[in-house]
Amino acid sequence: MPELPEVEVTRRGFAAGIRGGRILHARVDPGLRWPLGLAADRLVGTTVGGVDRRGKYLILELDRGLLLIHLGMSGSLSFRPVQPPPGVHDHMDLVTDRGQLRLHDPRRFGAVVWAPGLESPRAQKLLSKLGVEPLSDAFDVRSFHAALKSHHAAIKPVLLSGRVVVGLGNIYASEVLFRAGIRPTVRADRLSLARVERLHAAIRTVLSHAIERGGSTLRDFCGSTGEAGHFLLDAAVYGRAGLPCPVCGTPIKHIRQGQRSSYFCPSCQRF
DNA sequence: CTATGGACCTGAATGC
DNA sequence: TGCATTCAGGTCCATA
Repeated sequence: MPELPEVEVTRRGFAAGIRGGRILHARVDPGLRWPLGLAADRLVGTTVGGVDRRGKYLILELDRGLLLIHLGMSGSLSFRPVQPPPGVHDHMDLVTDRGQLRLHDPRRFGAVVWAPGLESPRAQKLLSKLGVEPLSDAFDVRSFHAALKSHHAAIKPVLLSGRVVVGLGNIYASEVLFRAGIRPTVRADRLSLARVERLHAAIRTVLSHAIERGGSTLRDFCGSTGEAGHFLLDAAVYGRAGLPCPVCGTPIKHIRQGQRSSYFCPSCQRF
């Protein structure tokens, strides 16, 4: 599920509600991607501050250290006054006096990691190689263009890697390239400044639009985490192999790049 | 350093 | 119907 928009919408859904909450009980299953890094009991008695996001990581500030939460492929968070008894795939419960935060993640590619601070090795190991935040001022056309120059692989896997710019997953990488009229197979370093400009604009537009849509759909986040896939309602190319391009009607093509599916319109995205 | 392929894990969809 | 295969919105790690 979670690319940047989903993670951001999730963050907005519970950040205000959990702020100031004192942790009364904490449970984290072993068997997520990485171990928590301390006994869950040690979290009891600490207070939750702000909830930030870096790429697809959520960062819960505690008065002692922080929790990095990643949703992996199938993770979702819900925040409610009281949670029902945990099911098999509910791998984390953070019970506070302001509500209960639960991680549901069938595939267990997600993670909950405690670190003493943002600069600690534990946190830096996960965060240090991340590219720029696409919706921040630091994401500008010139430095984006410059950064792409050092990548000789196809643009689609480069976007997906998160090394240049974070937040684009397999769906939005295809969507953004469609909007920019760029073929997913073009080498990143071969893109002209003009094309990088279009790509830059497409990334901002698509991601912020998706957040707005999700925000309105998930107004009642307190109750649930929303329907998987509802962000896809306006996908132009993703998952639409053989179907007509919404702009020109040409059948959408499906290819594989580094074991991942890519979709594009062979007419609108000529090179 | 960059680029590639395998690994992790479950469940839904597809094929015989 | 039953069983095997393929695919899925992520990303770290080993290898070239």
